[in-house]
Amino acid sequence: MPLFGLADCNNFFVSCERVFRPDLNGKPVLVLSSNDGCVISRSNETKALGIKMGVPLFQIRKEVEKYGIALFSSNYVLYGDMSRRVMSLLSCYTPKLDQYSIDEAFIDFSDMGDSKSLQKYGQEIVKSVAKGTGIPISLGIASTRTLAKVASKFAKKYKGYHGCCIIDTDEKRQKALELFEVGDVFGIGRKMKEHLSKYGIRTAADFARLDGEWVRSAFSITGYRTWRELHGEACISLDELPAKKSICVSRSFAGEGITDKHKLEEAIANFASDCARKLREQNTICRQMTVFAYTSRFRTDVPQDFINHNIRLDIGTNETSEIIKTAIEGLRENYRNGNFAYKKAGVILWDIIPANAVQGNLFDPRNRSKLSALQQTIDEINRRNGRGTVRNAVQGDNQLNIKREHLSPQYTTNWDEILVVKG
DNA sequence: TCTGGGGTCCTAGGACCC
DNA sequence: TCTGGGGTCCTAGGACCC
Repeated sequence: MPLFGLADCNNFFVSCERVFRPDLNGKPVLVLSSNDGCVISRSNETKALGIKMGVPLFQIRKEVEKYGIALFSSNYVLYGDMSRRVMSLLSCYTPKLDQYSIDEAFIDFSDMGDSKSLQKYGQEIVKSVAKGTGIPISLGIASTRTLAKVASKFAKKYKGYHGCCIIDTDEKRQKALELFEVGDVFGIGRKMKEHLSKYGIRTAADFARLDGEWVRSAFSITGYRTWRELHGEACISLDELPAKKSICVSRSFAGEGITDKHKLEEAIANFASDCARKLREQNTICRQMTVFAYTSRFRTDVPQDFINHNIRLDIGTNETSEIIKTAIEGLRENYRNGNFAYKKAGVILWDIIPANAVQGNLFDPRNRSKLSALQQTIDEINRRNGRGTVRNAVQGDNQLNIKREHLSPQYTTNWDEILVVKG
Protein backbone atom coordinates (compact mmCIF):
# COMPACT_ATOMS: atom_id res chain seq x y z
CA MET A 1 0.00 0.00 0.00
CA PRO A 2 1.37 3.42 -0.88
CA LEU A 3 2.03 5.53 2.18
CA PHE A 4 3.25 9.11 2.28
CA GLY A 5 5.15 10.77 5.07
CA LEU A 6 5.43 14.53 5.38
CA ALA A 7 8.29 15.86 7.49
CA ASP A 8 7.78 19.50 8.36
CA CYS A 9 10.28 21.59 10.33
CA ASN A 10 8.60 23.47 13.18
CA ASN A 11 8.90 27.27 12.90
CA PHE A 12 11.86 26.57 10.65
CA PHE A 13 13.65 29.93 10.36
CA VAL A 14 13.18 30.68 14.05
CA SER A 15 14.41 27.18 14.92
CA CYS A 16 17.54 27.73 12.79
CA GLU A 17 18.34 30.94 14.67
CA ARG A 18 17.75 29.25 18.03
CA VAL A 19 20.18 26.44 17.29
CA PHE A 20 22.92 29.06 17.70
CA ARG A 21 21.09 31.09 20.33
CA PRO A 22 19.80 28.55 22.86
CA ASP A 23 19.25 31.42 25.27
CA LEU A 24 16.20 32.28 23.14
CA ASN A 25 14.45 28.96 23.76
CA GLY A 26 11.08 29.60 25.38
CA LYS A 27 11.17 33.27 24.41
CA PRO A 28 9.28 35.12 21.68
CA VAL A 29 11.31 35.29 18.45
CA LEU A 30 10.55 36.61 14.94
CA VAL A 31 12.30 36.28 11.59
CA LEU A 32 11.67 39.10 9.11
CA SER A 33 11.47 39.15 5.33
CA SER A 34 13.95 41.00 3.16
CA ASN A 35 14.29 44.71 4.05
CA ASP A 36 13.09 43.66 7.51
CA GLY A 37 9.63 44.22 6.06
CA CYS A 38 7.23 41.49 7.19
CA VAL A 39 7.01 38.62 9.66
CA ILE A 40 7.85 35.33 7.95
CA SER A 41 8.56 32.97 10.86
CA ARG A 42 7.33 33.01 14.47
CA SER A 43 8.18 31.05 17.57
CA ASN A 44 5.26 29.49 19.48
CA GLU A 45 5.59 32.22 22.12
CA THR A 46 5.17 34.89 19.42
CA LYS A 47 2.16 33.12 17.93
CA ALA A 48 0.61 33.03 21.40
CA LEU A 49 0.95 36.83 21.58
CA GLY A 50 -1.34 37.07 18.56
CA ILE A 51 1.32 38.24 16.09
CA LYS A 52 0.11 37.15 12.65
CA MET A 53 2.12 35.73 9.79
CA GLY A 54 3.00 38.29 7.13
CA VAL A 55 2.26 41.49 9.06
CA PRO A 56 4.62 44.42 8.39
CA LEU A 57 7.07 45.06 11.21
CA PHE A 58 6.06 48.72 11.55
CA GLN A 59 2.56 47.65 12.57
CA ILE A 60 3.77 45.61 15.54
CA ARG A 61 6.57 47.82 16.87
CA LYS A 62 4.69 48.29 20.14
CA GLU A 63 4.36 44.58 20.83
CA VAL A 64 7.99 43.95 19.92
CA GLU A 65 9.00 46.55 22.50
CA LYS A 66 6.51 45.49 25.15
CA TYR A 67 7.26 41.76 25.10
CA GLY A 68 10.93 42.02 24.20
CA ILE A 69 10.50 39.94 21.05
CA ALA A 70 13.88 38.97 19.56
CA LEU A 71 14.16 39.99 15.89
CA PHE A 72 16.20 38.45 13.10
CA SER A 73 16.64 39.55 9.49
CA SER A 74 16.28 36.54 7.21
CA ASN A 75 19.56 34.72 6.73
CA TYR A 76 18.96 32.42 3.78
CA VAL A 77 22.53 31.21 3.62
CA LEU A 78 22.12 29.79 7.13
CA TYR A 79 18.62 28.38 6.48
CA GLY A 80 19.70 26.76 3.22
CA ASP A 81 22.60 25.08 4.96
CA MET A 82 20.47 23.84 7.86
CA SER A 83 17.88 22.61 5.37
CA ARG A 84 20.50 20.52 3.56
CA ARG A 85 21.51 18.93 6.87
CA VAL A 86 17.91 18.05 7.75
CA MET A 87 17.24 16.65 4.27
CA SER A 88 20.36 14.56 4.26
CA LEU A 89 19.45 13.00 7.61
CA LEU A 90 15.90 12.29 6.41
CA SER A 91 17.17 10.63 3.26
CA CYS A 92 18.87 7.98 5.44
CA TYR A 93 15.42 6.65 6.36
CA THR A 94 13.83 6.25 2.95
CA PRO A 95 14.73 5.21 -0.57
CA LYS A 96 12.76 8.18 -1.90
CA LEU A 97 12.82 11.69 -0.52
CA ASP A 98 10.98 14.47 -2.33
CA GLN A 99 11.93 17.87 -1.00
CA TYR A 100 8.91 20.11 -1.33
CA SER A 101 10.23 23.37 0.09
CA ILE A 102 13.10 24.60 2.20
CA ASP A 103 11.54 23.08 5.33
CA GLU A 104 9.34 20.23 4.10
CA ALA A 105 9.88 16.90 2.43
CA PHE A 106 7.69 13.99 1.42
CA ILE A 107 9.01 10.57 2.36
CA ASP A 108 8.00 7.28 0.79
CA PHE A 109 6.85 4.91 3.53
CA SER A 110 5.18 2.37 1.26
CA ASP A 111 5.44 -1.22 2.46
CA MET A 112 7.30 -0.35 5.62
CA GLY A 113 5.56 -2.62 8.06
CA ASP A 114 2.55 -2.34 10.34
CA SER A 115 1.20 0.73 12.03
CA LYS A 116 2.90 0.07 15.34
CA SER A 117 6.42 -0.43 14.01
CA LEU A 118 5.92 2.54 11.67
CA GLN A 119 4.99 4.73 14.62
CA LYS A 120 8.23 3.74 16.32
CA TYR A 121 10.23 4.26 13.14
CA GLY A 122 8.68 7.72 12.67
CA GLN A 123 9.50 8.78 16.21
CA GLU A 124 13.05 7.60 15.70
CA ILE A 125 13.36 9.83 12.61
CA VAL A 126 12.08 12.84 14.54
CA LYS A 127 14.56 12.20 17.36
CA SER A 128 17.44 11.68 14.98
CA VAL A 129 16.86 15.00 13.18
CA ALA A 130 16.55 16.85 16.49
CA LYS A 131 19.77 15.29 17.75
CA GLY A 132 21.72 15.75 14.53
CA THR A 133 20.66 19.30 13.66
CA GLY A 134 18.84 20.84 16.62
CA ILE A 135 15.76 21.39 14.45
CA PRO A 136 12.42 20.07 15.76
CA ILE A 137 10.27 18.42 13.10
CA SER A 138 6.75 17.00 12.86
CA LEU A 139 6.02 13.89 10.85
CA GLY A 140 2.62 12.97 9.44
CA ILE A 141 1.95 9.66 7.69
CA ALA A 142 -1.12 8.77 5.59
CA SER A 143 -2.27 7.34 2.28
CA THR A 144 -2.22 10.68 0.42
CA ARG A 145 -0.09 13.81 0.54
CA THR A 146 -3.01 15.96 1.63
CA LEU A 147 -3.83 13.61 4.54
CA ALA A 148 -0.13 13.35 5.48
CA LYS A 149 -0.14 17.12 5.80
CA VAL A 150 -3.18 16.95 8.08
CA ALA A 151 -1.41 14.30 10.16
CA SER A 152 1.75 16.40 10.47
CA LYS A 153 -0.30 19.26 11.91
CA PHE A 154 -1.70 16.94 14.55
CA ALA A 155 1.82 15.71 15.28
CA LYS A 156 2.86 19.32 15.81
CA LYS A 157 -0.12 20.27 17.93
CA TYR A 158 -0.39 17.36 20.36
CA LYS A 159 2.62 16.39 22.48
CA GLY A 160 1.28 12.85 22.91
CA TYR A 161 2.31 11.87 19.40
CA HIS A 162 6.01 12.50 20.17
CA GLY A 163 6.38 14.18 16.78
CA CYS A 164 4.76 11.50 14.64
CA CYS A 165 1.07 11.02 13.79
CA ILE A 166 -0.28 8.30 11.51
CA ILE A 167 -3.71 8.32 9.84
CA ASP A 168 -4.11 4.80 8.57
CA THR A 169 -7.75 3.82 9.12
CA ASP A 170 -11.07 5.26 7.97
CA GLU A 171 -12.09 5.95 11.56
CA LYS A 172 -8.94 7.96 12.27
CA ARG A 173 -9.33 9.80 8.97
CA GLN A 174 -12.92 10.75 9.73
CA LYS A 175 -12.07 11.90 13.23
CA ALA A 176 -9.12 13.96 12.03
CA LEU A 177 -11.17 15.68 9.32
CA GLU A 178 -13.90 16.60 11.83
CA LEU A 179 -11.30 18.38 13.95
CA PHE A 180 -9.60 20.11 11.03
CA GLU A 181 -10.53 23.56 9.73
CA VAL A 182 -11.24 23.55 6.02
CA GLY A 183 -9.04 26.59 5.38
CA ASP A 184 -6.03 24.73 6.79
CA VAL A 185 -6.31 21.95 4.23
CA PHE A 186 -3.42 21.86 1.74
CA GLY A 187 -4.84 23.26 -1.49
CA ILE A 188 -7.66 25.31 0.05
CA GLY A 189 -6.70 28.95 0.23
CA ARG A 190 -8.38 32.18 1.19
CA LYS A 191 -10.72 32.41 -1.81
CA MET A 192 -11.92 28.84 -1.62
CA LYS A 193 -12.45 29.11 2.12
CA GLU A 194 -14.58 32.24 1.64
CA HIS A 195 -16.62 30.57 -1.06
CA LEU A 196 -17.15 27.43 1.06
CA SER A 197 -18.20 29.39 4.13
CA LYS A 198 -21.23 30.63 2.19
CA TYR A 199 -22.42 27.05 2.17
CA GLY A 200 -21.71 26.57 5.85
CA ILE A 201 -18.63 24.43 5.21
CA ARG A 202 -16.32 24.80 8.22
CA THR A 203 -14.33 21.60 8.64
CA ALA A 204 -12.43 19.31 6.30
CA ALA A 205 -15.09 16.70 7.04
CA ASP A 206 -17.85 19.09 5.83
CA PHE A 207 -15.90 19.57 2.61
CA ALA A 208 -15.33 15.85 2.13
CA ARG A 209 -19.11 15.24 2.48
CA LEU A 210 -19.89 17.49 -0.50
CA ASP A 211 -20.78 15.95 -3.83
CA GLY A 212 -17.62 15.34 -5.88
CA GLU A 213 -19.10 16.58 -9.16
CA TRP A 214 -20.28 19.76 -7.52
CA VAL A 215 -16.80 20.37 -6.10
CA ARG A 216 -15.35 19.84 -9.54
CA SER A 217 -17.65 22.35 -11.20
CA ALA A 218 -17.20 24.94 -8.46
CA PHE A 219 -13.43 24.65 -7.92
CA SER A 220 -12.08 23.02 -11.08
CA ILE A 221 -9.81 20.04 -11.28
CA THR A 222 -7.49 21.25 -8.51
CA GLY A 223 -10.27 21.53 -5.93
CA TYR A 224 -11.62 18.15 -6.97
CA ARG A 225 -8.17 16.64 -6.55
CA THR A 226 -7.99 17.95 -2.99
CA TRP A 227 -11.45 16.47 -2.33
CA ARG A 228 -10.35 13.05 -3.59
CA GLU A 229 -7.13 13.20 -1.60
CA LEU A 230 -9.14 13.81 1.58
CA HIS A 231 -11.09 10.66 0.75
CA GLY A 232 -7.82 8.75 0.73
CA GLU A 233 -7.36 8.54 -3.02
CA ALA A 234 -3.82 9.59 -3.97
CA CYS A 235 -3.93 12.02 -6.90
CA ILE A 236 -0.61 13.73 -6.40
CA SER A 237 2.05 11.12 -6.98
CA LEU A 238 5.51 10.95 -5.47
CA ASP A 239 7.50 11.71 -8.58
CA GLU A 240 11.17 12.26 -9.05
CA LEU A 241 12.15 15.82 -8.33
CA PRO A 242 11.46 17.60 -11.63
CA ALA A 243 13.60 20.43 -12.93
CA LYS A 244 12.11 23.84 -12.23
CA LYS A 245 10.00 25.27 -15.02
CA SER A 246 10.75 28.84 -14.16
CA ILE A 247 13.48 30.50 -12.16
CA CYS A 248 12.98 33.90 -10.62
CA VAL A 249 15.30 36.20 -8.70
CA SER A 250 13.85 39.49 -7.48
CA ARG A 251 14.19 41.96 -4.62
CA SER A 252 12.48 44.94 -3.09
CA PHE A 253 14.72 47.90 -2.39
CA ALA A 254 14.85 49.78 0.87
CA GLY A 255 13.78 53.39 1.40
CA GLU A 256 12.81 55.35 -1.68
CA GLY A 257 13.95 52.59 -4.00
CA ILE A 258 16.25 52.96 -7.01
CA THR A 259 16.05 56.15 -9.07
CA ASP A 260 19.32 55.87 -10.96
CA LYS A 261 19.23 54.02 -14.28
CA HIS A 262 22.74 52.72 -13.84
CA LYS A 263 21.96 51.31 -10.38
CA LEU A 264 18.87 49.59 -11.74
CA GLU A 265 20.93 47.99 -14.49
CA GLU A 266 23.40 46.80 -11.90
CA ALA A 267 20.63 45.18 -9.86
CA ILE A 268 19.14 43.50 -12.94
CA ALA A 269 22.60 42.20 -13.91
CA ASN A 270 22.99 40.59 -10.49
CA PHE A 271 19.52 39.02 -10.63
CA ALA A 272 20.25 37.68 -14.11
CA SER A 273 23.55 36.25 -12.91
CA ASP A 274 21.90 34.43 -9.98
CA CYS A 275 19.21 33.08 -12.30
CA ALA A 276 21.82 31.74 -14.72
CA ARG A 277 23.66 29.96 -11.90
CA LYS A 278 20.45 28.27 -10.74
CA LEU A 279 19.73 27.29 -14.32
CA ARG A 280 23.12 25.59 -14.62
CA GLU A 281 22.78 23.92 -11.23
CA GLN A 282 19.84 21.90 -12.52
CA ASN A 283 21.61 21.35 -15.83
CA THR A 284 19.09 23.21 -17.96
CA ILE A 285 18.89 26.10 -20.40
CA CYS A 286 16.17 28.66 -20.95
CA ARG A 287 14.63 30.01 -24.13
CA GLN A 288 12.66 32.92 -22.71
CA MET A 289 13.20 35.60 -20.14
CA THR A 290 11.17 38.31 -18.41
CA VAL A 291 12.69 41.45 -16.96
CA PHE A 292 10.56 43.52 -14.63
CA ALA A 293 10.84 46.63 -12.47
CA TYR A 294 8.15 48.61 -10.73
CA THR A 295 7.48 51.49 -8.43
CA SER A 296 5.70 51.11 -5.08
CA ARG A 297 2.07 50.05 -5.33
CA PHE A 298 1.48 51.61 -1.91
CA ARG A 299 2.47 55.09 -3.05
CA THR A 300 -0.26 56.92 -4.89
CA ASP A 301 1.47 60.25 -4.53
CA VAL A 302 4.45 59.55 -6.83
CA PRO A 303 4.62 58.69 -10.54
CA GLN A 304 4.15 54.98 -11.22
CA ASP A 305 5.94 52.84 -13.75
CA PHE A 306 5.62 49.16 -14.51
CA ILE A 307 8.21 47.54 -16.76
CA ASN A 308 7.44 43.96 -17.70
CA HIS A 309 9.26 42.79 -20.78
CA ASN A 310 9.47 39.35 -22.36
CA ILE A 311 12.41 38.31 -24.47
CA ARG A 312 12.63 35.22 -26.62
CA LEU A 313 16.16 33.89 -27.08
CA ASP A 314 17.06 32.61 -30.53
CA ILE A 315 19.08 29.82 -29.00
CA GLY A 316 18.58 28.42 -25.52
CA THR A 317 21.35 29.32 -23.11
CA ASN A 318 22.49 29.12 -19.50
CA GLU A 319 25.56 31.31 -19.75
CA THR A 320 25.82 34.19 -17.33
CA SER A 321 27.27 36.79 -19.68
CA GLU A 322 24.68 36.07 -22.35
CA ILE A 323 21.78 36.14 -19.92
CA ILE A 324 22.98 39.38 -18.33
CA LYS A 325 23.42 41.02 -21.71
CA THR A 326 19.95 40.03 -22.87
CA ALA A 327 18.37 41.19 -19.61
CA ILE A 328 20.11 44.59 -19.73
CA GLU A 329 19.12 45.13 -23.35
CA GLY A 330 15.54 44.29 -22.47
CA LEU A 331 15.59 46.77 -19.62
CA ARG A 332 17.13 49.55 -21.74
CA GLU A 333 14.53 49.10 -24.46
CA ASN A 334 11.74 49.70 -21.97
CA TYR A 335 13.28 52.26 -19.68
CA ARG A 336 11.53 55.63 -19.70
CA ASN A 337 13.02 58.78 -18.32
CA GLY A 338 10.60 60.07 -15.75
CA ASN A 339 12.22 60.15 -12.32
CA PHE A 340 10.65 56.92 -11.23
CA ALA A 341 11.65 55.35 -7.91
CA TYR A 342 11.74 51.59 -8.51
CA LYS A 343 10.93 49.63 -5.37
CA LYS A 344 11.19 46.18 -6.81
CA ALA A 345 12.83 44.50 -9.77
CA GLY A 346 13.69 41.02 -10.95
CA VAL A 347 14.46 38.55 -13.69
CA ILE A 348 12.49 35.40 -14.55
CA LEU A 349 13.86 32.66 -16.77
CA TRP A 350 11.36 30.24 -18.29
CA ASP A 351 10.71 27.92 -21.20
CA ILE A 352 13.34 25.73 -19.58
CA ILE A 353 14.61 22.51 -21.17
CA PRO A 354 17.49 20.09 -20.46
CA ALA A 355 20.89 21.52 -21.41
CA ASN A 356 21.67 18.63 -23.76
CA ALA A 357 18.61 19.45 -25.86
CA VAL A 358 19.98 22.77 -27.10
CA GLN A 359 19.09 23.45 -30.72
CA GLY A 360 22.03 24.88 -32.60
CA ASN A 361 21.57 27.68 -35.05
CA LEU A 362 23.54 27.48 -38.29
CA PHE A 363 23.92 31.23 -38.35
CA ASP A 364 25.10 31.61 -34.77
CA PRO A 365 28.46 33.40 -35.01
CA ARG A 366 29.64 32.45 -31.52
CA ASN A 367 31.69 29.46 -30.65
CA ARG A 368 29.48 27.78 -28.08
CA SER A 369 31.89 25.15 -26.82
CA LYS A 370 34.44 27.86 -26.02
CA LEU A 371 31.81 29.91 -24.18
CA SER A 372 30.80 26.88 -22.17
CA ALA A 373 34.37 26.05 -21.15
CA LEU A 374 34.86 29.63 -19.97
CA GLN A 375 31.63 29.45 -17.96
CA GLN A 376 32.73 26.21 -16.28
CA THR A 377 36.02 27.77 -15.26
CA ILE A 378 34.26 30.79 -13.77
CA ASP A 379 31.79 28.55 -11.90
CA GLU A 380 34.66 26.56 -10.43
CA ILE A 381 36.44 29.71 -9.21
CA ASN A 382 33.22 31.01 -7.66
CA ARG A 383 32.48 27.67 -6.07
CA ARG A 384 35.87 27.64 -4.34
CA ASN A 385 36.10 31.29 -3.44
CA GLY A 386 32.50 32.32 -2.90
CA ARG A 387 29.78 33.63 -5.17
CA GLY A 388 30.62 36.77 -7.06
CA THR A 389 34.42 36.38 -6.95
CA VAL A 390 34.46 36.52 -10.74
CA ARG A 391 31.61 38.52 -12.22
CA ASN A 392 30.67 40.74 -15.10
CA ALA A 393 31.64 44.39 -14.82
CA VAL A 394 28.04 45.55 -15.17
CA GLN A 395 27.19 43.76 -11.91
CA GLY A 396 29.12 46.42 -9.99
CA ASP A 397 30.06 45.73 -6.39
CA ASN A 398 26.86 43.78 -5.71
CA GLN A 399 25.85 46.09 -2.87
CA LEU A 400 22.11 46.29 -3.36
CA ASN A 401 20.09 48.71 -1.36
CA ILE A 402 18.52 46.15 0.97
CA LYS A 403 17.94 46.56 4.68
CA ARG A 404 19.04 43.81 7.11
CA GLU A 405 19.42 45.34 10.54
CA HIS A 406 18.99 42.18 12.59
CA LEU A 407 21.14 39.74 10.67
CA SER A 408 22.61 36.77 12.52
CA PRO A 409 26.18 35.67 11.74
CA GLN A 410 26.78 33.02 9.06
CA TYR A 411 27.60 30.37 11.66
CA THR A 412 27.75 27.40 9.36
CA THR A 413 29.14 28.65 6.08
CA ASN A 414 31.64 31.40 6.78
CA TRP A 415 34.89 30.64 8.60
CA ASP A 416 35.12 34.18 9.89
CA GLU A 417 31.77 33.93 11.62
CA ILE A 418 31.93 30.42 12.99
CA LEU A 419 30.54 29.98 16.49
CA VAL A 420 33.07 30.49 19.25
CA VAL A 421 32.58 28.15 22.19
CA LYS A 422 33.60 29.81 25.43
CA GLY A 423 35.26 27.56 27.98
C1' DT B 1 8.96 56.44 7.02
C1' DC B 2 8.29 51.07 6.96
C1' DT B 3 4.40 46.31 3.23
C1' DG B 4 9.10 39.27 1.08
C1' DG B 5 10.62 35.99 -2.39
C1' DG B 6 10.20 31.87 -5.20
C1' DG B 7 7.53 28.54 -7.12
C1' DT B 8 3.29 25.45 -9.51
C1' DC B 9 -0.95 24.60 -11.87
C1' DC B 10 -5.26 25.81 -14.19
C1' DT B 11 -8.43 28.52 -17.06
C1' DA B 12 -10.27 31.88 -20.19
C1' DG B 13 -9.80 34.16 -24.18
C1' DG B 14 -7.40 35.77 -28.33
C1' DA B 15 -4.77 34.54 -32.52
C1' DC B 16 -4.44 31.66 -36.06
C1' DC B 17 -5.32 27.77 -39.16
C1' DC B 18 -8.20 25.04 -42.22
C1' DT C 1 -22.40 41.40 -50.07
C1' DC C 2 -22.33 37.17 -47.64
C1' DT C 3 -19.08 36.54 -42.68
C1' DG C 4 -19.16 29.18 -39.88
C1' DG C 5 -17.11 26.31 -36.76
C1' DG C 6 -13.74 23.44 -34.80
C1' DG C 7 -9.12 22.74 -33.30
C1' DT C 8 -4.63 24.19 -31.38
C1' DC C 9 -1.40 27.16 -29.45
C1' DC C 10 -0.11 30.92 -26.67
C1' DT C 11 -0.51 34.19 -22.95
C1' DA C 12 -2.14 36.71 -18.98
C1' DG C 13 -3.94 36.32 -14.77
C1' DG C 14 -5.67 34.05 -10.72
C1' DA C 15 -5.30 30.85 -6.98
C1' DC C 16 -2.58 28.13 -4.41
C1' DC C 17 1.81 26.58 -1.75
C1' DC C 18 5.92 27.53 1.54
